[in-house]
Amino acid sequence: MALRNPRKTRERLLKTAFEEIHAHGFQGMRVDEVLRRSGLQKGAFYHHFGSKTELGYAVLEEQIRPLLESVWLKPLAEIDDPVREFPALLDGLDEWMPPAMLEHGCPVNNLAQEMASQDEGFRRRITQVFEHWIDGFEALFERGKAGGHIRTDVDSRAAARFMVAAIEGCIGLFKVEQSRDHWTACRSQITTYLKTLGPRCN
Amino acid sequence: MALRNPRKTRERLLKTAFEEIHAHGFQGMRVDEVLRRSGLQKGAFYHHFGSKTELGYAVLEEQIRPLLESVWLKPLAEIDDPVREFPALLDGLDEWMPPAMLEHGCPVNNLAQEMASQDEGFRRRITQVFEHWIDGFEALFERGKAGGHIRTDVDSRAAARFMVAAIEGCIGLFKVEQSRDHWTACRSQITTYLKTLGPRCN
DNA sequence: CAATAAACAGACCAACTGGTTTGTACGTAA
DNA sequence: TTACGTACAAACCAGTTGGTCTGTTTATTG
Repeated sequence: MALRNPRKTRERLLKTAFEEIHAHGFQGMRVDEVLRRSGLQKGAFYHHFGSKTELGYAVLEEQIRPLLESVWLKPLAEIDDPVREFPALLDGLDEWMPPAMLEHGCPVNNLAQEMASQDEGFRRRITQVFEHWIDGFEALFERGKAGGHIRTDVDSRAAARFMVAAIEGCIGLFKVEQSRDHWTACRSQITTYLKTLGPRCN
Repeated sequence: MALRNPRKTRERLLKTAFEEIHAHGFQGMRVDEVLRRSGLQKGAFYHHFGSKTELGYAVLEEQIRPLLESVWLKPLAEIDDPVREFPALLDGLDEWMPPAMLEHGCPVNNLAQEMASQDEGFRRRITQVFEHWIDGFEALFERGKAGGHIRTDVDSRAAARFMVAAIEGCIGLFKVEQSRDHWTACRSQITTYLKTLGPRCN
């Protein structure tokens, strides 16, 4: 490694901070611990970030957001019939999940529930991330309508928002119960809800 | 107030601690601030509680659990046809909500998402609380089956677990977005899901 | 090559935090 | 009324935490 590489240094701080925030929450994350794990000093940290809070914002924008993109939005963009294809998407996601996710849950939701009412800067940024996620589902449902897989009288936005809520709710329960079976049972109800949006029912 | 009233002193500590935990999370709650707001000293605190963590356990058992009981379980026990009566129950709940709940969300879920992976003692206790909540929904669905309002092939436990997950998910989103409209839209999808359990839909 | 800015190292600090200790006043049973 | 455990008050403490400051080395530009 080159002795000076500001981009990599910054990236290393961000990655380590992401892991620490995911593991202990933003308030529980310690700057010193991030530094220790990164093998860096205070000087490096406060050269790249103005404060702990600004680091938090950067982690959300530059680590969590891209993760959401690759884990959820890209796969969502690749399917057309949610009722039929989404369950399989969930299955695929399931196996890929690293242990940290199983133990600590969804990084977006963790930050959201911890910081939304603590810091307006966080709240605004997290809202944007959620809205972006909802956009993905909404686009999928609109595509589904065009393809005849979703009833045209469905409120795509409301359904999309509920999908995100339901997913976060299920993950949140799993984080507490740590039970594969409960997770599977709870998750399958999302599919049950999805069928509601299809042409058959009602 | 009598100069010595251990029961009330303990209760005051618990109530203030509950508010502080609800507002700032367990890790964000400061013992000194609870003491300041209670008008008490360290001596009082560590006479009634062995540690900050034990206070947290006590808040969960003696404040949050009873709150869940009165806000959710009692109302649930009083209805028989979930598909028809649950939406009205939600409406009633909606108006009653104090500002702190709107701002900080569900105390159970907050503690859950923050502490489940941090402290095994918390995780176990929170699991019990969630399980108790799920029991309430399960009993309701079983009653619904008996009354012909819920299909008998429905997995009551899975549906009950999903109800809790969906509710927490919706509340979690509301906490971030702080939008009445989004909340209403998201919440109405719970009703959509509930209809799935009724006799009509397949 | 000189000058200047960027990219750090590392010592330092004030404020805070959970917890301890010691002392004391109150309530109550004998 | 006396004796003793309970219920606190209040000073104190050691460790931690985010953040600052000064200095030094590396890259870049004129």
